Parts: sequence; C-alpha cells; structure tokens
Amino acid sequence: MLTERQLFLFKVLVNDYIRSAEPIGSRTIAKRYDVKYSPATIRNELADLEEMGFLEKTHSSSGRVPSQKGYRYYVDHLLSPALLSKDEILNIKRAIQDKYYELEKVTQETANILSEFTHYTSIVLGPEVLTTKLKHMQIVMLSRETAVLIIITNTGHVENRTIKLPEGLDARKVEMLVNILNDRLQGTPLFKLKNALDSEIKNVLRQHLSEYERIIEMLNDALEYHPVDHIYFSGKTNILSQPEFKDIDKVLPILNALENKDIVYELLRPSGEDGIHIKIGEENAMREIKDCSVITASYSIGGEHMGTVAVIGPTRMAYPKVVTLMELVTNSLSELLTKRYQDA
Amino acid sequence: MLTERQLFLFKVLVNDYIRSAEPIGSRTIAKRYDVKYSPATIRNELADLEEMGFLEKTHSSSGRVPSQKGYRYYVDHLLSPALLSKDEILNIKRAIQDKYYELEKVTQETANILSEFTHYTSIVLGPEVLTTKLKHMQIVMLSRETAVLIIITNTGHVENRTIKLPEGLDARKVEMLVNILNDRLQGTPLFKLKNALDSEIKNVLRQHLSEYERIIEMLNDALEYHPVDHIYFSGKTNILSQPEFKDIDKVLPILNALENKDIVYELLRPSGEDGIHIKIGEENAMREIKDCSVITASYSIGGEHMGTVAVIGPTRMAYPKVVTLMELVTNSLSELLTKRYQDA
DNA sequence: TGTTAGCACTCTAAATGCCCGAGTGCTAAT
DNA sequence: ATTAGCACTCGGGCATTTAGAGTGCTAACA
Repeated sequence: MLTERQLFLFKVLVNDYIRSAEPIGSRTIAKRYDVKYSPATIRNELADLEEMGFLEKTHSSSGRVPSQKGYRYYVDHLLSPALLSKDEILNIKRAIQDKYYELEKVTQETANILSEFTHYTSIVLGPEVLTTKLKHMQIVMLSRETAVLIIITNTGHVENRTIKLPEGLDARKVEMLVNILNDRLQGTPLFKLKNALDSEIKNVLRQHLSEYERIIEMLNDALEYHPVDHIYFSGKTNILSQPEFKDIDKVLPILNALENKDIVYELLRPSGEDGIHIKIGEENAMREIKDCSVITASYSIGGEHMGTVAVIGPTRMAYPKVVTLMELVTNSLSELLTKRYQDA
Repeated sequence: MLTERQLFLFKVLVNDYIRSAEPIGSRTIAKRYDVKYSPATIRNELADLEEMGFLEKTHSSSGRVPSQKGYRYYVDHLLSPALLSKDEILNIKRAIQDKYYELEKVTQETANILSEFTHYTSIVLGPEVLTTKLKHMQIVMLSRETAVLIIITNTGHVENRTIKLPEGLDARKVEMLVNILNDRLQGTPLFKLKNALDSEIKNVLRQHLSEYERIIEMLNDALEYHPVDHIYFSGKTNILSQPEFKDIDKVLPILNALENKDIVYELLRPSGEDGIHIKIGEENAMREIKDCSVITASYSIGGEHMGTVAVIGPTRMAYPKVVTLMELVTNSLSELLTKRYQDA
C-alpha cells in the first residue's frame, strides 16, 4: 500500500514529531536527515500521505503532524523496539525485587518505576481477585449490630468490610458460621467465593443455623469485589510538562478523569487477551482523554493473569520506549510474583 | 491602630479582591460601593494602609491587593461568619449522616462535601490512632516465614501489615503469643500499644516463650503507626480553576506537593489546640504552597481529638465561608462519631 | 485640618501593523 | 519520475499605539 519511500518519510516524520512536538515540513526533513530527495519530492509524498489520512496539517500552510490513523499505522507496522541501556535494565530489575514484603508496596513501586522512566503517568491495577485465594476469613464484632469482615488472601492482601448485621441476629451464631466458612472455603479463589458460599456450603449451614439465608445475603454483599480499590498511580502530574498540554483547559479534564477511579478502571479494563495493548486518542473509552494514548500490559503468576499496568501520555508518545519498558517491567514483576506466590 | 475608616476600606477591598481576584484601586472602590469619600481620600488611606504593610501593589501604578500581613489581620480581626442558607446546612448535615457504616467512607464523604462547597481542595486526616482502641488483633501465616498482622480498632478501622518472622521462629508459638496479646491488650489505645507490649506483657510472655525479645521487636516494628496511610482527598484539581493559578508553572509545585503524603501531613500537622487554624501563604511549613492558605479544624469523639479536616486554596480564599462551613462539618462529624463510637 | 479636585505620570493589556520563516501547491524544466 | 522555481499563506515575534485604571502630588476648599 505504501511505497518504500513513503514508509521511510512517514517514519522519519513521526519519530521527529514524537521528539519535538512541532509540526514538520518537507524542507526540514530534507535538511535534518540528509535524505536524497529534494524538498519538492518530499512535499509530494507528504501530500499523498495526507490524502491517505496518515498525516494532518494544523493549518493550511503548516508542516505535517501524524493523525490518529497515522499513529495507529505506526504502532501496528513500524514499531521497532527501543534499546534500553544495560544500566537502565539493571536498575529496573533491581527495583522490582524482593525489596518489599507487602504486595501493595511492590505494586506501588512498579508504578513509580514506570512513571519515572517514561515521564508519563502510570497506573497499576493491583493483583486481581481472579487468581487470589482465600487464606483466612474472620469476623470481629464492633458493637451489637456492626462487625468487620476480614478476608486475607494468599498474596498477603487484606480486604475488609464493615457490615451491619441483620437485626435480631445473634452475634455468636454469626461468628460460629464464619468459623465454619473459614474451614470450608480456605483456598477458594476469591471470585468463586460468592458461588461457593451459595451452593457448596448451603447444606452445612442449614444444619447449624436457621437464619442462614439472611446471613448469606449479608455475606454476599460484603464479598463483592471492588476493583477500584486496587488502583495504584504514579506521576499524576507528569502530563503537565508535555508541551501540548501547556494550557490548563486541555489538562483539566485529563486530571479529573484520573481522579475518578471508575473512569480509570474503564480505561484499563482488560480487553481480552494478555499482552501489550495500545489505545490511541479517541480509540479510548473515555472522551476526556481523547488527546492521550493508553498503553496497557498484563502481568501474571505462573501464566495466570494477575493484573494490568498502564501508561498514559499524549498521543505523541514515545511508543517504542514505553513498549519496551513495559515488557521489561511486566516480565520482572511476573517473575517476582511467580517465585513468591506460585505455590502459596 | 487603624481608624474606623481605614478598617472599613480595608475590609471592602479584601472582600472585593477575594471575589474578583483583580487588584482594586481608589476609584473603583468609590464607584462600586457608594462610599461617601472621594477617590482622592480613599487613595490617601490606601497609601497609608500600604505603608503599614497591609496592602501591596502588583506594579507601581496598579490597584492594591492584600498582603500576607493583610490577610492575617483580616482573619484575626475582621472575620465575620458567612451565612449559609438553610438548604445548604440541611444538605451538609444530611450528607454526614449514618449513611455509611465504614469509617473510611464517612471520612471520604466529609472530604467530598468540603471540596464541593468550597471549590477548593480538601483533605481529611482519618481518625487518629490517639484515641482509637484495640478491638482485636490477629496473625495469619502466609508462608513459613511471612505473616499478616491484623489490627482492628473500635471504630471499625482495620490496619494490616505484612511481616517477616525472624528466622527459625516457630509459627505456632507466634500465633499463641498473639492470642495471648489479644486477650490482654483489648481496649488499649493504639498509641499505647507499643508501651503496653513492652512493659505490662513482658512477664506474661517470659513464661510462655523464650524468644520473646525477637518477637517483641518484630511486633514493635509492625505496630508503628503511619498517619500517611490515612489521608483522604477531594477536589485535587479545583485549584486549577482559580485565576491566579492559570499558568502551569504556578500550579505544578502545588499539585506535586499534594501527591506527596509526607508533605501533606506536615502541612496539616495538629498545631496544639483544637479548633480552627488558618495558615496563610508563607506561614505554611512548605515552600511549595507559599501562594496558598490552609485552614484546618479538628473533629472529636466525646471531646477527644480524633482527626483533622483541612481546606487548601489560594491565599485569596473565601475565609468567612470556609470557616463557617468547616465549623458545621466538623460539628456534624463529631456528633455522628460520638453517637456511634462513644461507648464502643 | 481634613477632604477633594485636578493634573501629570505610569503601567498593563489589548489591538494593530509589519516582517520573517517555514510551509504549501502548482507548473515547467530536467 | 524528479526537481527547481515561484507565488501564496499562515503563525509567531516584535514594536507601536491606545485606552483604561491607577497613582502621587499639589493646591484649593469647607
């Protein structure tokens, strides 16, 4: 579809724009990278590329800028991995090491690294409920009718909910029940917890308690998993340093979107298969970040999907570098987590 | 010190500037509020006020603007409480009601209300460790040498730490120990927990365990309270809408400061007595927010200090409204918490 | 003696005009 | 097919102007 020369010029232009954030024209290309074509030839090619929708002009006599379609083509066909220096690789690998016991800290540190190395905003979706298993469950009464339900997973993560007991329900019965559940449900993946509760345990409970239905209802409510509680950020304000976001009005909707965890979750929602996904501009679910690109990648334990890491930056993003970095980071993270939790 | 007329003009000027964010001069004052003095007279008075340090000019022929000292004088001597409409009061009181069981949600909701009504950034320091008591403590083993220590307070708050057991320490012994501690320490205020651990319990433990020293050390580490884990924000980006922060460079250090929990905690650190405190511009601990004012107020349970709420805005802040609002909010919150946890 | 009118001056912000540079499209020559 | 040449366009930078709001100071006034 594209000639060799068009491809070359397109790539040169995109790379230059990613670096400089300035529209770039035929003369500059001819000068800056001593290509063997004259400005006029380049002009013709650029005009063709624009007609095909890969480039845009910011005004009638300006240089060209990649269009959204252009970026899409770039990442789909022209993305060559960036090289990281040995030092960088070493630093990253060392940072994602057995430095922290708590999974939360590891997750946060991962986010920190991503934002530090990219200068964009990074987001990490904490280890998903999907593959974490119940280690221990306990209920602690606070008062006659309120209690805290605590769930500890095999990854050391602690969930807790304050719940209100149905009126007239004996606290001791509830405690007894939870003890039973604790025995029975240990090792159950969290996402199966509600089902397990409903089916497998029903019979056991019936023997012990008459009010089991109300209790199950209550527990069902409490066991609802809220992924929004497990989002880690870093470099939230990095976007402000990008030249295309130098005026407040451009940046305000983006920052606001980042403050809203539901929106963020929507943006990162796993889109099917694992691996690296790139959403450019308006390809994203949310209108607010139509001038941004989101790159997501997933990490795993022993091959099982555990969570997602993401980087948000301008559409003019250093795609090669970010992609390479994310591969390295997710691999390191997966390795660490697998080593630590595979058989826990 | 100030004449009646100076006082009046000063107050008019500050109020106008708070509203409009524009430097204001003698003629405008004479026009806008039909005062009975001529611009020339007002000019003279303003010159005097400037000489005394209450006002400043942005350039040699500009109108006047309150200085930091001016704001200080304003809040110390001229602050008249704003009137909230019955609707507003009702809305706020209703919002801080028994809507949520979980203390975290109540706290977050409080922050939301504050930022919503002020259009500034609000911060709430969660119920402090100082007056919350241990309800239940438990250790759950994750693997041979890692475990989660869980602490539940009488306010329904759950703290958890992942800890690494000293090598060669028997997990069952640790569990036994924690059970004992659980019995003995129930009702101890969290801030006394480390002491209690050290003194009162020592003897009991010696009888049960030989390795008690290493265990105590481990628990001591784990029981360290990290106030930075209990900060709730709302309206982080509101500052961006203020005219004085329309350029990125002004706003970046502020947003960055808000992302750093240590800095935030430093800014809100309780300054002695309860009640409302106002820190203006450079009075604040952190250089980064020298163009902002921070208003803090505390809430309590049965008179005992529990936490702090704060609002951060430009020095040109609507002090009367914010102060009134914060009084209302902290009172409502104290009331709710007292009702709920007083005798728990 | 406190207040006011008048005046010359200052500074900012917005509008205006001008030019330069980088770019374009088109045509004709190579 | 490529390139040189040319007329044209647009944005950004720069100086200039103008209007508006303000000031300080002095002299006149009640």
